[in-house]
Amino acid sequence: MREGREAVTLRAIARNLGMTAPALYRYFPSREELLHRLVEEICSDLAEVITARARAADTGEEMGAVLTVCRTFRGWALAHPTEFELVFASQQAVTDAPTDGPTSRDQFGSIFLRVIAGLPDFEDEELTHADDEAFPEPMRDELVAYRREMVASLGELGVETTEEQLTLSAVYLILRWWSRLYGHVALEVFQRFPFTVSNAELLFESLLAELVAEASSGGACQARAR
Amino acid sequence: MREGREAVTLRAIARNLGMTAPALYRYFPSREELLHRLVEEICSDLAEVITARARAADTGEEMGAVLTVCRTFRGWALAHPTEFELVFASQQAVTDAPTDGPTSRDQFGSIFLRVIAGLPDFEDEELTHADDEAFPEPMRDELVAYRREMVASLGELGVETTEEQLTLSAVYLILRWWSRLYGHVALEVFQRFPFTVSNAELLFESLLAELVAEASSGGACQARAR
DNA sequence: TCTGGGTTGTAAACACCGTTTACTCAGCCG
DNA sequence: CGGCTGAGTAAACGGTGTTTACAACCCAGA
Repeated sequence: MREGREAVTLRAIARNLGMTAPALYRYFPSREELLHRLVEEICSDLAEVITARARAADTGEEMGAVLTVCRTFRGWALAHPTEFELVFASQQAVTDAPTDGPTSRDQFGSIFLRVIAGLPDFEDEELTHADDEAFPEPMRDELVAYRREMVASLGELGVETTEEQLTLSAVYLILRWWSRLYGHVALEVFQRFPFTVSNAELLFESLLAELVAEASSGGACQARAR
Repeated sequence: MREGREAVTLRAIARNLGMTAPALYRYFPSREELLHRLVEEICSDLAEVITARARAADTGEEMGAVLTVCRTFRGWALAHPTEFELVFASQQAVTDAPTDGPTSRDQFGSIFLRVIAGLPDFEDEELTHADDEAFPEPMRDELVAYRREMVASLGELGVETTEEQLTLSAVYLILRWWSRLYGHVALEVFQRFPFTVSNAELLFESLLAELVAEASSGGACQARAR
């Protein structure tokens, strides 16, 4: 991976293992499947790094752990651009292969969920304004489905939650949070900002400040208005 | 490209041209350079499509053209995922090769700039609140640099602008706009949302509504506060 | 009209790639 | 000891990017 995506080759992998390429077919049916497993492994490692860092840097301040998660994610992406591209920015069939494990789909953006779920801050968010009906009809249905899915995912991870505890605004907030975090980090990794950004960390911290402000003031109002 | 990124092969290209692969080396020094040119061409086509659609759908309403730009960008990305991945989500050396033309760097995110610049709405934005000094010091310096760059880019495209006409808030707004648009579209193309999104268009329209609301109410306040 | 040089393409070859097939060989169980 | 199984290999096939040598064409100049 250090030599780029194209260098991830069956023969190269086998070479590093002291074997020949065909031997790998004893363990993986094809290169594609091997890459799939690699992605899963990278995801697990990433999730582990993030949770560890978040737990370590938990100073008790509001949103502190979540901010650490975001910063760690950015740092990891910048340090491992090839891995980031492979895991988060490539179109590969997300074909829930019958791997009969913790499924293969929840490996991607749900790292975010998984990590956030394990944070103490998560319980403290008193966003239970019960303003769920403020969302327009179709959007509400969509968010309700997300909430159900999220509660289920959290259940699998050992975090017991009921749908009553989770506001639709909170679900929507998490979604926007991930979308913006991802957008900034990807733009930075791929250097696709419209300007020559000299201090990207400044922009990133500004983004985090926005997100915190919106979280504490229920910033989904714009969406609810429409 | 219709058969995926891996299918973009020198021999395949030559085959479609009725030639053999080595003949391509009369026109491109390497495959990498050919792909680079391809990216530029895709960008040009995309910019052309977007500007045409935006001009056609210009109903005069505020932000209408900008919204059309965003929707067209999303539609294009969903219809051409391979192209999107190649152009906007791959780490290739953005090595300003001496192509002595309109440069190679301004091909990426600046499509956004280029398109926005050609829109009538652009001039109408009376965001000149002259509250530039509301940004904290380092951020302001960064934004000033962006503004300078943006004015220069617009000048190359025939749009005469002075730095006085452009608020730092407006520059920052454009940056956030692009970041969020990109984030959502990439997540949708790569199916990396944390939930199984059944109606992505709903989410997208919600995003646009947020952006419009923030644009008309100077929504950069959170960033300026920190 | 002949000649030479530059342009444009091809064929052959090289090393590398994913993948398949046939084969070897160590280990193990009865 | 005999046979079976699992793990690894060598060889091969077609495909890839790239280089080299070579052929064919166009076109200016004598």
